[in-house]
Amino acid sequence: MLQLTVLREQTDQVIAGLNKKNYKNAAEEVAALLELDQQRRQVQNEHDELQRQANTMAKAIGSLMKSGEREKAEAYKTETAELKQKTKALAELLSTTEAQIQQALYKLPNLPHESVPAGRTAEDNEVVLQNGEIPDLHEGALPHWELIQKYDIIDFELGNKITGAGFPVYKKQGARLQRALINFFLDEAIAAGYMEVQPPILVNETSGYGTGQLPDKDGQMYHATADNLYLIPTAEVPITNIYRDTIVPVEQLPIKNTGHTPCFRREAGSWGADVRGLNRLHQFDKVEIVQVTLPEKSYQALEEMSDHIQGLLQKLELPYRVLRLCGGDMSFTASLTFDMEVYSAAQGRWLEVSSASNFETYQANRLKLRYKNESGKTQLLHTLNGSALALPRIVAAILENNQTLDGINMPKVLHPYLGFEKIS
RNA sequence: AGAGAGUUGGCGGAGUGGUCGAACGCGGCGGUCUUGAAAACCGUUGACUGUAACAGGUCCGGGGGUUCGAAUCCCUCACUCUCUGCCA
Repeated sequence: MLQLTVLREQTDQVIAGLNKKNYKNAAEEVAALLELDQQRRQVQNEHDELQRQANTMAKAIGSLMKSGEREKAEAYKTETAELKQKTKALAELLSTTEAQIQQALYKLPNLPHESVPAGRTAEDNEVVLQNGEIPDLHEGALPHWELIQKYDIIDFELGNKITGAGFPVYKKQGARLQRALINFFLDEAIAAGYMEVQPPILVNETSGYGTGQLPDKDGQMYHATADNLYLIPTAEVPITNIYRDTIVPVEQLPIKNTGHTPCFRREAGSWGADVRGLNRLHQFDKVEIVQVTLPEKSYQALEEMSDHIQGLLQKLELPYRVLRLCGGDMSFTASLTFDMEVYSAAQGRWLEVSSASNFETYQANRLKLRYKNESGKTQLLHTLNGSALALPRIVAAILENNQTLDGINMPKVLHPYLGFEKIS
């Protein structure tokens, strides 16, 4: 959530930023918000003044009672009654105004970093770099959804039976490959200085608001209504919420955590022709990296995360490219996002396998995640996260790109994790 | 799930209607002393809001109520602990 002081002091930049992010009616909404803010502060001043009067009278009554001046005390009491009425009315106005401000603030997305290119859709994203060789597949090469049937390693029909579409069952070398990738990703993250955590995969409403999935993406999460808990769409939610409501000692920064979790996404309305096989699932596994840093260090941290993710792709020998997302394609909460895409050779498509973002203070403001600067003032920290990596599309690319007529070669780094070198 | 107890500042722990933002201890910070350090002693030490800066206001698990006045009384929700039950 944006900070009101920023709206107040840098109104024009805020509006320009919202526009860049393709937010409609930015100027009007910001003006309305500032109006409400003005109103709130005025009401609060009036309310506080009455409260002050009531407080002094209550104290006066107390000492009158002690010194035995009953009648005088009674007279004061009738006076306070009126004061109370007024205070109550103002308090109600104050809280409704505050609620309005809160709601309006929740609706505003984060502001984009200055390096974010203008644009509306994925077409406008900027390709930062491309790396790795695009393989030449043999005649009759298969897309991964046929390969998994041929080698019987992932079964969508079974998943349909047990749960429904988008919940595949991984089998044999397919299951083994999943486990190998998870371990490989975690080991690499740990080697890069991240601490491994295993968080809950159901979270409460407060956590959903903390990282910004609520209220924006309400319909995208599975909701266990009996207990009002949400299945996480990404480990970002529980891992970042570890630090909700904390003032972190500076010497503990930067915080670097990693974790593997299943992720659940309803993907309401986003199913179409391009989502066959592993391209889009309701449940998938992902290793996430999360950082909490000082404001002045966060972009350096984002670079570091991007390098880490690229390192994984290089070790897996996958051709990939890095995109700098344009304003219109970035997520609600991000200031700057790099997407990593791998080339899935049989489909002939780039598939998004990672997204690394700096949220600056947007999440920290909701989370109340802060530190004390040199002068002892509490200030918001910056939060970042990235997938390192999401499994299904990595699996799709590995299968498609490395297929031969008599099996699928596994990347060398995975051999020790897999216990085999080829799916056959 | 049933019965009981509890939830206070970074931590421990007082406080059952009036000047309590909260005793005391520990920890942290600053200082005295010391060649330096420890010990000892002195001082200081929460968050939010608000203001140009003061002032002022709010916060003792969350929400609501009683009262001139609530950390203290009442209601409600959440969580924690102990015992019983169930269970990977």
